[in-house]
Amino acid sequence: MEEPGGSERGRAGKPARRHVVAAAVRLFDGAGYEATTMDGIAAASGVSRRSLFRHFGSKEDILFAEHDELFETVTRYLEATPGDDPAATVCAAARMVFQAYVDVPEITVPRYRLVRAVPRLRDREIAMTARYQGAFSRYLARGETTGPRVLAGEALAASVIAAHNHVLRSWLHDPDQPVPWARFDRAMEFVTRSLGAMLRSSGQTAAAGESPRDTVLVAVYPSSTGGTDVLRRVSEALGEGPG
Amino acid sequence: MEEPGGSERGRAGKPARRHVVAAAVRLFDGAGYEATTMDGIAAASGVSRRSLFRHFGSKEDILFAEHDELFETVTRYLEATPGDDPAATVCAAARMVFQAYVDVPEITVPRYRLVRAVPRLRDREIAMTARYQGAFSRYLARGETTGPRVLAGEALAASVIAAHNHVLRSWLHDPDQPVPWARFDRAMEFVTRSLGAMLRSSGQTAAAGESPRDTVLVAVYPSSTGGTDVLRRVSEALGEGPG
DNA sequence: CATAATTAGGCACGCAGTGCCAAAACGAAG
DNA sequence: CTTCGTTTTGGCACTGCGTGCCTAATTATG
Repeated sequence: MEEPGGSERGRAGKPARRHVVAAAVRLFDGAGYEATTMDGIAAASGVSRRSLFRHFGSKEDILFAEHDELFETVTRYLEATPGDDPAATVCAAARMVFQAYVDVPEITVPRYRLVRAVPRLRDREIAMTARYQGAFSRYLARGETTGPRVLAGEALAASVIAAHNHVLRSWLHDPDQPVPWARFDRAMEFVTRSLGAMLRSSGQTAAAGESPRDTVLVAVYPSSTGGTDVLRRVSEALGEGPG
Repeated sequence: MEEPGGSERGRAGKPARRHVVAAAVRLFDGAGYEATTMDGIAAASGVSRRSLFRHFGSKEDILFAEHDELFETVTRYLEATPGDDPAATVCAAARMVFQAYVDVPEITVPRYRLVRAVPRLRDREIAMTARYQGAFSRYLARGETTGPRVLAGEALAASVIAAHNHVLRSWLHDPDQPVPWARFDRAMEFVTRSLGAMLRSSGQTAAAGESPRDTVLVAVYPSSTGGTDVLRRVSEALGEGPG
């Protein structure tokens, strides 16, 4: 029964944890999530049932244990990064999450299968991504609790999460394909392009005065603005920026 | 012949359902969610424990029962609405959800308190909104399963949900205030303005050919595009549209 | 080696959720 | 009103998650 420090030596930290997670994933994958009991996981991993609950709290949490650690890493990253370019920072954070997924396909791929099959786990996964979204929103709001900037931040956070999930899902469907980093970056650029500019000056014209020269140009006008007026404003904006 | 999880049975005219929900909310509010047992709800509402599970499936589902009905209403609305202006349709659907919330504050307000206090219920609420987001994404994708339009649709759906939640939360904090319909519509306009146009022709030039005359004009170009080239393209796009 | 502190294991309990079967309400003939 | 078939409801027992409590093992410390 007792096998202390014998078989699987992962790396520094807690190898026992990983060992339990691997055993649980194997059982879930084989017999199904609902059919696998905590007693079964305890027997397969060599840990007592009581200790399982002590360390992971619940059956679901065994699957999402390292996801929690990742979330803490990301939040620490956000706290440590000054808000020079909040949109870019949030995209970088999303990139960290994406990287963490593709780094351990032996965990994330079977988990994805389970998440799609079991509604309870699906809700749990969604709740996890919602936590990221909340952290992103808070970072983008930068202390403000009201005003249009908050809305813009929440919309951008939601879009960044959506874009992340979009690319991640496509990779999870085909984990043998090369990791689509380019598609990921393009997706991030897509959402940043439209909503990121709104963050700076929320609402009317985003290009005038502070056009981002090495990324893109975004021009937004109310429909009430006449066509010639739009053309004039674009011309002005381009006149200030470089060619 | 019982249906596990199938929570819709009586369509209209089931006062017993509402009665049970009201009793449960009262108990949750008084003694806390965890401390309230199904036996207690059964005793307080006058139905047997077994029938509680039969009709609602789980303890959580008692709180979110009518939320499920609302979701079906919304999906039916989407299915019945042709995709003339998908972004506007999705915003209208979000408006239906918002309306359903503010229509029954005696349910939604105490539920909001519970959701904020109990992590389990919070996850459930998030999962509910995710279902809406999925339905919106599917509607915006219009059958396509790949390509940039899908990404744009998912980002827009996520933003619409975020905007909806943003305004809804502010009202839930102060339900005695008048319902902020204007703020809701402005929030929807905000996210539609930036991402909605992307939906039509995703990525490069959004205005050419089918400029939305009664909403907004959004023009997006890569930074590599020369300024004069941008000006020329905008001019072309405006030449086709109205002045 | 002795002792205090931390950690794991064993045990029992509460409660959500389910399957099964019996009792009751319902509805349509006769 | 009675009788039969259907549908709904209630009662009971059972599985399994999650927890509190206590004891045993392990480790740290003097």
